[in-house]
Amino acid sequence: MKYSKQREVILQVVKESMVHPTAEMVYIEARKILPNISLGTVYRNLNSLHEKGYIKHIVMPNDSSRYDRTLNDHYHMYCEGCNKVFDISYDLLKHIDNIVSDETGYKVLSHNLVFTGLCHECLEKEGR
Amino acid sequence: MKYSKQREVILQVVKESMVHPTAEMVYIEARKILPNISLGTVYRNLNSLHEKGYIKHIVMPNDSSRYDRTLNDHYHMYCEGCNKVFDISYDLLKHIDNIVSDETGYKVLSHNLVFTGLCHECLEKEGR
DNA sequence: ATTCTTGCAAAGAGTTTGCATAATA
DNA sequence: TATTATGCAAACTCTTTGCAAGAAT
Repeated sequence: MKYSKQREVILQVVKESMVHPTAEMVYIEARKILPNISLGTVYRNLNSLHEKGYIKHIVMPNDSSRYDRTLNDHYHMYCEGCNKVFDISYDLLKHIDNIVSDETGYKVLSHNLVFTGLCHECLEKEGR
Repeated sequence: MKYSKQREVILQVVKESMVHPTAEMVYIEARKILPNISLGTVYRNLNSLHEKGYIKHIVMPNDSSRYDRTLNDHYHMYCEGCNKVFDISYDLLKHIDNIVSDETGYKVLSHNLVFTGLCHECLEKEGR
């Protein structure tokens, strides 16, 4: 992997973002630093940064993928109201890949768990 | 919801399929019975059958959605080798929506959990 | 008669890719 | 110099949607 300024900026944007950004959001932020960067480059680098383990990739049901700066185990809740993504910590699932591997004989490489619901703010808005 | 022959056939196809079919697979099967059915109709009805609780919808990371005839709680493993989907039973997660709701204050409505890995057959093929 | 559903084709969203050029090693 | 990355635009996949015609209540 050769160095590129674009990749550096993309990584920086993800690492500094608190909102589990989509590729589009990363693109918008990255353009503030490198105005000529292209969306294709953002996707390419988000993919390779994920492959190399620098960031996480969260696949959302019915919405664009999110990218996560936090590498340790945790999960996410997607708010149907505002489309924001929130962290969920749930230690119970720590070794679930190995447990499932052992019990089933499949080789489990990863899992993707996303909760869908309503966040505090959206619950308020709809009056509980 | 008004009756339609198309919806009946689509439900029947999902209920008789063992492979967690994609919309495309349902379409191919349905056309054997109703040769003029359209893919749009298949999508529309899979969505409404899911909304009404007749079938489940499984969102896959990096592949088309699958539709599941089995309504009770269980999970899925997606094989990277052959793209097949397998059932995983894992009782630990039975009340996870409520647990997460109680612990976080979010209203959790559903969750989507998919494991990715290699099935028995594909493990054989690649020699372990 | 009214409402829902269909088939068709077009559009939509999200993401990937081919290619010539540019940057890195 | 050889390899990898970029910007751009086009292409691709999956899914949804507008519309006029047809079917169900």
